[in-house]
Amino acid sequence: MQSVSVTHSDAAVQTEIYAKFFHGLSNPTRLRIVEMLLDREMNVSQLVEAIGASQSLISNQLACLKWCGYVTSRQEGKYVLYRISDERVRTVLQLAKAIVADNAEHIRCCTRM
Amino acid sequence: MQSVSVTHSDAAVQTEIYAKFFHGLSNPTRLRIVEMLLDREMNVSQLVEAIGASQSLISNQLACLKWCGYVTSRQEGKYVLYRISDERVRTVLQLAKAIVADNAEHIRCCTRM
DNA sequence: CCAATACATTAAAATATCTTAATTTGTTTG
DNA sequence: CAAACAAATTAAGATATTTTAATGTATTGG
Repeated sequence: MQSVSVTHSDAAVQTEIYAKFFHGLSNPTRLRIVEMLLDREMNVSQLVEAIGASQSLISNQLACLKWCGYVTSRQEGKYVLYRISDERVRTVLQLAKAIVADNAEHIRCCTRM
Repeated sequence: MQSVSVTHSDAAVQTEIYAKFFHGLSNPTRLRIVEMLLDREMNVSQLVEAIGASQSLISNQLACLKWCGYVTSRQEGKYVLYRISDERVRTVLQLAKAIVADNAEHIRCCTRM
């Protein structure tokens, strides 16, 4: 959890929200879920199967993504189907991939933090 | 640090790299630095002043951003000037802001993780 | 050259996230 | 309705990140 600090400029507050937005995509499991859901609507079991992680982990990360507004869900019989709630996320991903492609050497990230 | 796991599909490996890309923008201090540098080249002292964080923190996060390829630096006299190394980062930020704007209610992020 | 300024590095403490394991809730099928 | 299946929740342990504080290195002005 993020701590709440007292004296923050508007810009800083805005930046914190954007940072949280990016945080949503900064975890491999979550990003993998988002990628899969960009292809098609899927239920939890399908995601568990496709990603090869525990049901618990997938459900937890789905809850996170849902809370953050990346995905929405609807119950269909005994399944819960998830899908991406904002198509523009696809564009963000495409752009990120383009940037990473041109910086392949570099982006592997910090040895220090 | 991220742990290295042994059995990972190509897709999973790619996803990890993209996750790292987003991780770069997922910290308020780092994102603030990136935003400032999108405006203009700045030295460390200027960033410290503008952001209102310790010199140590700014330097540490700059090292992170540099390692990840977000920024480059050049020495000029006793100052070290930093700038954004890939202009497309600006587009990523703009897109993120547009998405967040339309999901203002939602994106405040996980109470749970 | 030395003092001052600018920045980098390091390690460790404080915090946050990630993952798992166990359990619970909800839904359907026999 | 009971068993089976699907998913959510919770708390706690394992890890990772963030930040600070102290110290080191580089550059320049006097």
